[in-house]
Amino acid sequence: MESLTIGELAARSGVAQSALRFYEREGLIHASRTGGNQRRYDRAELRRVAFIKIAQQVGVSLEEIREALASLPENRTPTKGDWSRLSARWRHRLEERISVLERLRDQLTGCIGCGCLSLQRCKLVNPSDRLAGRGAGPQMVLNPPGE
Amino acid sequence: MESLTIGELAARSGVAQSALRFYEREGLIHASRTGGNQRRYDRAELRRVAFIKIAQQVGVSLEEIREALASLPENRTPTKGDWSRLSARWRHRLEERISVLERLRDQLTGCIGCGCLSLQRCKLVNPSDRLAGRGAGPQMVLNPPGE
DNA sequence: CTGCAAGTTGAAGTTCACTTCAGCTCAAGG
DNA sequence: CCTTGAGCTGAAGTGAACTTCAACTTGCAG
Repeated sequence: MESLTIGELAARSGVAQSALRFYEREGLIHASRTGGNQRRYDRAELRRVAFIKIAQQVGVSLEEIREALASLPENRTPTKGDWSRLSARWRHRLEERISVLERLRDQLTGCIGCGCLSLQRCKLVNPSDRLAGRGAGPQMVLNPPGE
Repeated sequence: MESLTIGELAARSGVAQSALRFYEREGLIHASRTGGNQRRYDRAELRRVAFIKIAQQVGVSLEEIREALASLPENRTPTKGDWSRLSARWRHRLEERISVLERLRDQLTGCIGCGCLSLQRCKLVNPSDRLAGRGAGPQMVLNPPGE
């Protein structure tokens, strides 16, 4: 079994066929075609799909995932190194996200309980990209003073 | 300054006015009205908005947030205890989410590099709710064997 | 009292990530 | 051959979470 049908890839990856077709339209994955126009996936596509799912967990948009995947070599099957490089790109992001949630966990109850959730002192929430400089919203958890 | 205008609440919470109106329509927050039909927010609403933002960070949908907030007492300003109870409800969820991301962080590079991302052995991704029983997709990170 | 920033509404529009549908064609077992 | 399940396409639909718009009203500083 050299290549996979869309049904097989869907089953093995846990991603719906419709989503796989969607990903293909969006340039995230690739498929060759049989004489009868059916998709056949190289086993390497499994890794792409897995990467997509992982990146989504980390909170990366399909657009960014597409860009990242586009940086993989087209002419050969990606190597360990290629994947490592790619995953490294989001490691920082993942770590940031984790520490946000950890601060949230550590402070949530106390913070809400004590009323500092009034957002002046505690500054809990804010999307991390629009933090810098802007004073609005709760930021202590997402953007703690000690960093 | 007893109550806040929508502009003030938006500025202090970091949530757009349009989103605040949207939240009100959805029953997430409440406002009283001036004679001229303008919204006035009790300071306690700041805490509600903060709670909403926090819950969103944890990955809770507005629908669920609405349900949680609905369990707060209507007849009085919520106390520490009320908020603690509410936040406790999502603590487990938050912890689950954190451990998913930590496993992701710990295994991502190696896992992708070594090729076990082929999803058979490593089982990386899957939404945690449809994990049980279903064999499809990568699950080791989201649903590690040692638990 | 006036001017203008701030607020109001309902309806429609937007983005993301898919899913569903209708109407086909393809492939493989009996 | 024939049936049946798997696959194909483009277009439209979905749901979450908002945003934008147009047309209008309020509230306060000067």
